Amino acid sequence: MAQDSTDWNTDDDLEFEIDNYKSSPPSSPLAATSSDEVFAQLIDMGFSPENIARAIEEHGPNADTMVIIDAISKYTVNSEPSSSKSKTIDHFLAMGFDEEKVIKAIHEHGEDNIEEIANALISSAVSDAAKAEISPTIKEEEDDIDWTESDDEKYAEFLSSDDEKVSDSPENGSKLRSLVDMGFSELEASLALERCGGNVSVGDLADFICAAQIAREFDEFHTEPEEHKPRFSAKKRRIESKRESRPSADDDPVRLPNPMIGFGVPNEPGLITQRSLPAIAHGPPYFYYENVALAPKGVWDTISRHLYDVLPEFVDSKYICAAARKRGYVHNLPISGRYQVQPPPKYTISEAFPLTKKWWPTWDKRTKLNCILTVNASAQLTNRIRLALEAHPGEPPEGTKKYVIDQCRKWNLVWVGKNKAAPLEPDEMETLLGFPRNHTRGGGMSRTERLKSLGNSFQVDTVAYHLSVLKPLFPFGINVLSLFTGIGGGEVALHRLQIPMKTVVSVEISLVNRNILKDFWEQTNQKGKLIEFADVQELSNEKIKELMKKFGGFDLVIGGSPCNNLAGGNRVSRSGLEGEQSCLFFEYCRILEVVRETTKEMRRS
DNA sequence: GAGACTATGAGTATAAAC
DNA sequence: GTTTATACTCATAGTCTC
Repeated sequence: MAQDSTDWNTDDDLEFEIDNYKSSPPSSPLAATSSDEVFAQLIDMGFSPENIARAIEEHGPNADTMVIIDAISKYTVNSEPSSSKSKTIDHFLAMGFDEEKVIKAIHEHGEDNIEEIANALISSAVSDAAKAEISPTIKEEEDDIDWTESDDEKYAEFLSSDDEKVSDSPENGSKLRSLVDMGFSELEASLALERCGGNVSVGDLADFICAAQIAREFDEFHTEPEEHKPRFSAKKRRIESKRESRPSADDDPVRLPNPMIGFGVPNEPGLITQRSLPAIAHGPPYFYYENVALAPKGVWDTISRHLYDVLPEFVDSKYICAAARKRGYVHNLPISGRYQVQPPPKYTISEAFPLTKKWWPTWDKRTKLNCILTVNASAQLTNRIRLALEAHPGEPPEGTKKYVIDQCRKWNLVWVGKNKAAPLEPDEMETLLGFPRNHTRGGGMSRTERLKSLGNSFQVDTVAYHLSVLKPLFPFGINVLSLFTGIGGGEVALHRLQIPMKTVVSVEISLVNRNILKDFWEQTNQKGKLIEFADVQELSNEKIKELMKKFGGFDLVIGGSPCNNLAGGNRVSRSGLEGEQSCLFFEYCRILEVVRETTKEMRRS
């Protein structure tokens, strides 16, 4: 997928070089003679001075350079996501591949050739499984193999036939043999050939089979528990919600976790890979709903109840990037096999904005920014801060420090000069939120509108981490229904994950936001189709069914409904889910229910 | 009229103190 | 266990300038 027009600013080449050193230690050219030289060499290689100093301190100034590198690699893997280890290696390690094989594959195919590396690793993993006599299990399953992945719905019928489909052409015969040699069963290989056609590479075919195998692991997801009919119609839900806006005393109210890391975040302990999902919540489609974590009491109970009793996953993005963003996510996605999108975000303020380091007062201990909101501090406030500090040429008294720090925290200010605290610029917000630079710039968007749209958007790295499990499930693309799209955080996340978007039906009320998504679609050379609606209420039940029949259904329904009446910053109309804007949550429920029902109808017919 | 600028707490959770 | 202190929050509305 083309990504040329986005500015991810990666330095993978340098980091791969580091790992080449690591993987070929015997003839290492790094026979430095002094710790200063070692230090300089390592700096040149891109390691951070802090990590180098730490490693030298731990292992002594005369330690072998490779020992130092190994130590630094351990720091970066175990702690911060701004790893100086190869991001490609991290990427595949996070997917669960063996490090040795990852390094070997990178050597063989070159670090830039992600697809070939993935193919090699998948082939190797399947081959290993076959050697470990896992293949007989596959063989046993062949008779009633059930690839019920929505993208592969047609397979079920095909698979249920008794005939083995083997292509006649010599080229296909060769591909089939290759796949069998890689450890796939003959039936799986021939099915893949049949489905993908003869013009697809062996690697892609292997990818396809693996995706279907993974889909089978989530077979439960695709069961249709007939006994679990929706408890309410969409209309009835809203009435019900008024009656049950607060949980009863017997209910266990939804609580925020501490630390707020959901089922786990990259580079932090506490990862959970299993959860029990209510049977009624099983899809297809997958759904992903987002809103502010700190909503009025009872709101998340109501949201959860209306989204099939799925408990929210609360995540504060400060565990993933340099800015806090406490959000709840209700979804029915698998949670095993998540990985962090590359390149990872900067983890601290100083890493995200190195130029601020020069001016950062020692008494300002912040390493993370607070939540990015929709408005900025006034010039008068930053002037008051400047005057307060200039009144004390040396270190300011405690009272002044407290005033300044309080204001910096409240308005998310960073230090851009002597005594100069300043609010974030829109492009800095884009960086923090995981969007490409200038994503919201131009196209008729005023600065005020940029701030508002960015303040309302997803933190892309967080969402991408959750959506990463879809990558192996939809190797040939995904159909997305994107509600309350905003500036396209979900779409950017899928793009950064390199999950092809076959179709995106987007609903967004703001014209400038719709234009931003359209521009993003064109600039990233998306091959799929983008269809934009302005209002969720335009999306009638009939229209949804028509779209689904046209595009073969939706694989993912994603969106975060308006938070205006839920957000803590609203001093005027924080009226909960019944508020003028936030009540659109029930439109999300309506649309999701129609998609689910129509999906079932389509699968039956 | 559009956009920029500004002032405007309360609700919630958590940590600290008792 | 209870009370108190502290921290944080996808915002709204009025006013001004152009």
